[in-house]
Order: sequence, then structure tokens, then C-alpha cells
Amino acid sequence: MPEPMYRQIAEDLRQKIESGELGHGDQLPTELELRELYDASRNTVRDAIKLLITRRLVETRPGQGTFVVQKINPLVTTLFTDSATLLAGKETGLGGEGTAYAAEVSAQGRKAEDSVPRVEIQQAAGVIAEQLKLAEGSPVIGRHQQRLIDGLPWSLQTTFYPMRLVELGAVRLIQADDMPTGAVRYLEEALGIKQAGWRDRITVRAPDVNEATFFRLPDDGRVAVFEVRRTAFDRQGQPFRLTVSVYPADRNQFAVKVGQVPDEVAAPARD
Amino acid sequence: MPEPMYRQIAEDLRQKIESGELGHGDQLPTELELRELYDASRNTVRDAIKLLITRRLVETRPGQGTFVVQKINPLVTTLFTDSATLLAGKETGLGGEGTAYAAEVSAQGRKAEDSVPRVEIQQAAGVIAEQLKLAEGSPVIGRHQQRLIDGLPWSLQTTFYPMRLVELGAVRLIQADDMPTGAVRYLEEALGIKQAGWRDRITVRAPDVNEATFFRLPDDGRVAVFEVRRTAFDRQGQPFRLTVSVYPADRNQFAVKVGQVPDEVAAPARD
DNA sequence: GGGTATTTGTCCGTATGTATT
DNA sequence: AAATACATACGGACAAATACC
Repeated sequence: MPEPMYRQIAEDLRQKIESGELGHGDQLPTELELRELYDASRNTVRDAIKLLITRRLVETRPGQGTFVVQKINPLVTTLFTDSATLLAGKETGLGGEGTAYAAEVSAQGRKAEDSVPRVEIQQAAGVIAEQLKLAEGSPVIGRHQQRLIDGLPWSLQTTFYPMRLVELGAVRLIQADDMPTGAVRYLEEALGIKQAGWRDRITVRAPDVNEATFFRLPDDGRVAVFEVRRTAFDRQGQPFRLTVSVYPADRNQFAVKVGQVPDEVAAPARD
Repeated sequence: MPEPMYRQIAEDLRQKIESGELGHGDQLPTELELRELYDASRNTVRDAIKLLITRRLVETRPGQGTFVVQKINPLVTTLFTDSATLLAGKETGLGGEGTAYAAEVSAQGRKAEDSVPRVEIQQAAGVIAEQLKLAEGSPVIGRHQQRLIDGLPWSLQTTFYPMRLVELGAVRLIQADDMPTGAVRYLEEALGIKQAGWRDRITVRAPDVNEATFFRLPDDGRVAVFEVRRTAFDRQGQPFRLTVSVYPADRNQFAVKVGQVPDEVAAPARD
């Protein structure tokens, strides 16, 4: 039994793309042309294109045509390294609300911009309550930030703190401005809370509506997002901070380095 | 301007699913019933369902109907921890070709099975040559393994070694059997190569045909896969091993633990 | 095992709307 | 304003997979 026609057409086009006969950014024949090429109806040709769209090989632009998607040069975020590399502090990646992050981005030859934090007080629910070991409905502070790289939306980050910390005196947590020295050091100076360790959880899921809008992703969940949750603990093993970062999966990668690892030469970005 | 009808229908159904009116595994009304419900043509109803399919909210079974997808209890793989937890050795996760991995899986109350390694000699190309710092076309050994958990396909793993290691005497690398003590220790005993560190790179991409077949994923690239590349270095900073592991993104998560981190209570698996 | 009803999958044709050039 | 190209929506026909008697 043969493959359905729309799959054969998709397969033929896919082969033309992957062989390089159709390069990145090139326009495919129009639906009308494809219809004659493969002797199929326009709807069948469209079914083939839909398959290529969900495989992220092509994109359509109304009024223009169908195009082979452009490759994106991914950004690498280091979640952990114990090598003495670019950073003075111990915590890298998401931590410190931007200090280490900015250094890493510029090391990759790109320009990072952060939005002013938007601070909200909300009720802990679900993962937030679970990770911070709070009862559902307890008040928490959420500090939301948007990060742009080279002018493009790159990640959304929210850090949650139990309201208790503010009541104990860490009032800067509810102010909508940057903490230049980093939140970790601020909490140590203000309350004597020392960060003894942290735990990252890396997952992939479909973006919600807000995320799809901000990242300008197709609204049908084709492009997934990374969700990285970092829970920080004090010396008593109590969680006091949860950072949830969301990154579009089509333009981000993560790294972990342990022990003696040579520096990476700035590679020509294979994938 | 109003939303297109097929999106309104999809939105209405989505709301019914997320509100719990339609539970996991429940059957949706048939296309014919939906057609009457929303006073739309069958093709329009089908367009709405297609949208829900790419959002991974429902799945269709020919001859049966359309069903709300079941939630999968994800497996967590620890990429790195420096806490003294379940493992004697230092390297966790992908390392050791299964020693640490098996312990972690059973700690989550699941049963792990590994296939017998399939050993191939191939020519280094692309990422493999780049990571192992070999010229394109150099011979490398590839040890492929399939991992099942609770009888279900869970990950595909290939470890690459430069052929040079075999020529120096590490002949077990080309034998198609397990290395019970782990490859790291074997290389140290046989050749005196000590692992000084490693680097992980975590990416997400669409599965290729082999992967989609093995994992029984839909063949249109809706479900992404994690690709985790671990490059191991000796004391001279030379890479001597590259492990590429592929995991379906719908049933896997990753963890990194640094410093003092309390044990996680076996949570009821939120997501 | 066979036959039938049900349900989704594929493919066609047509008409009209919307976005872009 | 006109032409081009994709988006939405309708209708119909037959095939393939499954369940049930």
C-alpha cells in the first residue's frame, strides 16, 4: 500500500530542502504551481505543506508564499560550572538575576537587555507552593523580567520569594528596580540567609498564550519552550527562592560543565 | 474581526478539557456530533481538532474516535549533583553507561532494561568530529544502546570513542557486551586515561525517522526530543568520549543539583 | 472468521476572505 | 486598484481502521 499522496509530496519537498536544492529562506513553488507539479488538488498540496510546517521546515506568509525556514544561531546558557571561568561568583546561569548572565551573553558576542522588573504579590499555587514548601494560597513575591538579546525576545524569567522574607526586613524585594549586586548577596546582607545550594529542573512544554505572544511563536504550540526551575536553599535546607525561566526551544541550549573542561572555541554554530 | 470558526471550536473544546469537564482519556464527541453541535462542516470541525492535536491536548484513533491525551509521569535524569546522594561514584546521569542510571531509575520506583550494545565503526562527521577534535572521516567506535523503562522505550544512547583508543589496547570497546564496571574505570585501568571533567550540552529538536519509530512518536515532529551530548576530557584536556543521548521530551526531565540540596520527597508528579 | 456499522483519514472541487505586493 | 498567494469554509466521495455481533 502506497503512502498517501500528501505525504509523498511532503517527503519530496523535504528531500529537496535537506539536500540543499532549496536553501534557507528560499521560496517554494506556490500552491498553484505545486498543484500542477504533482498533479494533485490544491487542498492536497496544502496538506503536504502543513506537514512541513509542523516539522518546522517551512513557513507560510500570506500574500507572499511558502519559504524554507531560516536557521537560528542558538544561545548557550551555562547552568553550572565549577571551572574557574569567566565568573567570580560561584553561581552561574540563571542566578543572581542577571549578573552572570550578562557576562555570558556578551562573551558570545551578543547584546543583552533586561526589562525593569515587574513586581507582583500573588498567592502561591501549584509548583510554586510545592517548591517553596508553602501552603497553597500563601503570599509570595513574584519579580518578572523580560530579557532581549540583540533586540529579540529571548527569555522570560520570574523569581518567587516567600512574603515572609519581606516581613523579616528584605524590603527591596518588593521594589521594582534592579538589584545590582544580586539578590543572593542582598538576602545575605539583609537577613543573613546564606545560599547553601540549589536545584535545577529542566523541562520542555508548549508555550502558553502570553509566552507565544512575547516570543512571537506560532500560536499552535509547534515550537516548544524550555522551562528551567531553580530552587535555592539556605543552610537549614529551607527553600527561599524559586526562579522560573522560560526560553523558546528553537534558539536556546544549555550547558553543564564539571571538573576540568577546556574552553570552547567559538564554533561556527553547527546547530 | 472575529476569530475563525475552527479556532473558536478548538478554544471551546480546550476550555472543556482544561476545566476538567473532559478528563484524561475521555472521548470527545465524534466529528459528526461536533458538526451538529457547532453547526459547521466536518472539515471545519476537523481543522479544530488538528489544532488541538498539535497542542498535544487530544489524539485521534482511526475507527475509534478522538480522545483527551493521558498525562505521562515523567522520568527525571540527574545530569550532575555534588551532594552525597545515592551514588558512590562522582559522575551521575548518562555516565558510566548505565551504572548510575540504573540506580536512579529504580530509586524512582521504575524498572530499567538496557539492550545489548550494538557496536559500529564509523567515520567521524559533524558534531562527533568537532567534539572529539578529530578530522572529518577519522574512524570512531559507536556503541549504541536502547533503554526501556517499565517496558516502554525511553532513550537512545550512543557513545563514541576515537579508534585510537582501541589501537592503544582498549579492545573491549569494540566488543558488543556490557562493561559492568563502567567504561570510565575500564579506560583508566587499561590505558591510564583519567577522566578529569566533562561538558554537557542540552538541546531540543525534532526526532528523525528512526527515533520517531523507536519511541512510537507521531511522525510529524510534534513531540520534540532532548539531545544531551556529554563530552569527557582527560587530564590533558583532550576529549576521549562523546555520549549522545536522545529522550522524548514528553516523558523526560533533567535535574542539576549544586551544593547542599535536601532530598526530594517523591512528589505526586505535578508535571 | 465474516459481515456490518461506526469513526477517522484522504482527496477532490468550489467559493470567498484577507494579506501583501 | 489590480494581481497574487495563502486562509477559511463548505460540500461530497471513498478508503482504512476498529469494534461488535
